[in-house]
Amino acid sequence: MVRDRVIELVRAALALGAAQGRWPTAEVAFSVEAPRDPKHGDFALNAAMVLAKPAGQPPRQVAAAIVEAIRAVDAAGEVTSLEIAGPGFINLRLAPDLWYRSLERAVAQGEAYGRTDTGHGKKVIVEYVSANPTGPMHVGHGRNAVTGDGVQRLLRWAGFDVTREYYVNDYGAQVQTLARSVHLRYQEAHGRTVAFPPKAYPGEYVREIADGLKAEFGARWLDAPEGEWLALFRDRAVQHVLGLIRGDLAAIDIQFDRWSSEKALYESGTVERFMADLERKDLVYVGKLPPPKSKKGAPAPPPQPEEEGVTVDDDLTLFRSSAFGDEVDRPVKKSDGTPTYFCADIAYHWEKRQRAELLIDVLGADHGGYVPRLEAALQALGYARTDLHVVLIQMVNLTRGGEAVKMGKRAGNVVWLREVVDEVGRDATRFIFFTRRSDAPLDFDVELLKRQTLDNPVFYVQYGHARLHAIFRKAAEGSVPLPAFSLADARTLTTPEELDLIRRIAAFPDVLAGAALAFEPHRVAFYLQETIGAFHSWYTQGKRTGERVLGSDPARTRARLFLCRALVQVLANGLAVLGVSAPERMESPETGDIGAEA
RNA sequence: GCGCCCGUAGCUCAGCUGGACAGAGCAGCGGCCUUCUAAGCCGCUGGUCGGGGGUUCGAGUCCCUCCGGGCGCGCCA
Repeated sequence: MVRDRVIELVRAALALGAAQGRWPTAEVAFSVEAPRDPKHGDFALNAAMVLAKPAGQPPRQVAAAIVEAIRAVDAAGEVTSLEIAGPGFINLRLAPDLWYRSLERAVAQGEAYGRTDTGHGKKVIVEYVSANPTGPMHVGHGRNAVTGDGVQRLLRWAGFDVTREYYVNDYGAQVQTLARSVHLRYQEAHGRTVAFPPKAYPGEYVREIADGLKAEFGARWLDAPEGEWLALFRDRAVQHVLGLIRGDLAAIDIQFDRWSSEKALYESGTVERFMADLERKDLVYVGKLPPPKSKKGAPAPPPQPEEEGVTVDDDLTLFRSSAFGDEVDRPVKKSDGTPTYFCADIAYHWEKRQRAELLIDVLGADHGGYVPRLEAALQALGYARTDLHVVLIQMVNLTRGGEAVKMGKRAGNVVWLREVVDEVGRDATRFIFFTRRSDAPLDFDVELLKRQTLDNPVFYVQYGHARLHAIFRKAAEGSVPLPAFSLADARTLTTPEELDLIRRIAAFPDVLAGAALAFEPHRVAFYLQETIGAFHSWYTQGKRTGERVLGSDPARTRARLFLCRALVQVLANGLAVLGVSAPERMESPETGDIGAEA
């Protein structure tokens, strides 16, 4: 907010200079950022370095002219000092009152503080989770879900018009495998002994579905040909599993606006219409897939397609994705004429793009190779490559006290998301996923997250929030009212720690907007940890110096309390962006109660 | 063999879309509780940003190339 004001001033100054013929254009990409070293002022401006070349003058000379122009434009005297430093930075300091007023703004805007119009209401669909409905969610799905939810919340805070969407793969081979697994359990439920092939889904939930079908239909499908029961079993299984997934999502506070079904894409004719569109645009052709590139001795992948009747050399329908940046053309119809998964998926993106201007896909890193063909598809359809942004989610290494928990897809040793949430709680589960960039692998240590010590970042942050409320409670005990904003009071906040906190509070909307534009919710978590660290530091220093929040000087007491009000708002809102609760009190794990230690 | 992601302190990681001397948390050492939560704070120790080139006024950040990890790689989803 304060920064926005600076940007306005700089824009005006650059326009003035351009009008005066000092440089050819005012349309340059300059940056205004808070320098790491507070000695360098409130903000550092790089415009002189950027303009040096177009202006044909050395940076420091341009800087001098920019300084002059800023002074000319700054009628109100909001900029109190301008210094040219280093290679041509302009360091500027602002009137302290501007900073103090940002506290007022934070409190006045309350739960809305941090919201911006960065997105200008742009319609965006965030697709995340989209786990195949073949079983409950595991921890990896959890990371995808939480990250996607963080991105989605961020975009809302930044003024985008967001639809949260889950793509249900309820059509292909995997759900058929699930249906067959259910049928095997169904046979077991009738007392038969069946061989359970390694491809089948072994989970306990499969048995539950089978039991349900037995209760409803008895032995009716026991010896019926597969064609008679497959669709029914599939649909029942998918419905059941989706129920499980909804429950898993609810446990980590995630909801969706829309569940898009792959099956429905076929049934509604969308895939057909899409294929027709592709043919009209000459984006598909019938041909053979080139053999995979593999050099001498390289382990050529064994011939995969074991689908009945499909041989490697048959003709099939290919999409001209290689004309749009993909390595090779990708099949959209198999040689038996049925559409591929890719076909339905680009049809889905095609359809989504018509509902929104920007598409976000949150995908597992193992789908990284899939991204180029999706981008190619969108481009082929006449959209910009940037209309789709893919957030890749790396692996989660589940550990317990530092020791890896083995998770095989086959054996029954999958650790479900729900088990982990039950053990460590919703807040810790969510927060830990924001402590790492999404494209870096993450260790999820169950023991650590349970421990409730400062190893566990979520407690550090929540503790800070609770501590602020403890101050408010203390104030209430002493009948000290929570103060309204007073500039005169605020001006008593002058220590480096206090000014640092004010700057952080003022930067909060910028942090959210920046994180939203980068689709990186982890930045919010890091911001919160740093800001709370700054608060703890200030707080503890006050204990040492005797200058505590509630002190003897009424004006300073009011000012500090107001600072705390702004701070608590930022923390609460930041936690809300991450979907983590902001408790007003926390009990000590050792004493079980506050202040019970002697 | 090809493609994508990653390589920053002993460990785990940030680094704000290229900025000014590279940061934090753990771990190690040493300090701080009569008074609003010590689940906290302060200090010290710790780095050729994997190596080498290049672009730029300026590179951890962009390009090329090696090295070392992860993931993926013919009509599976």
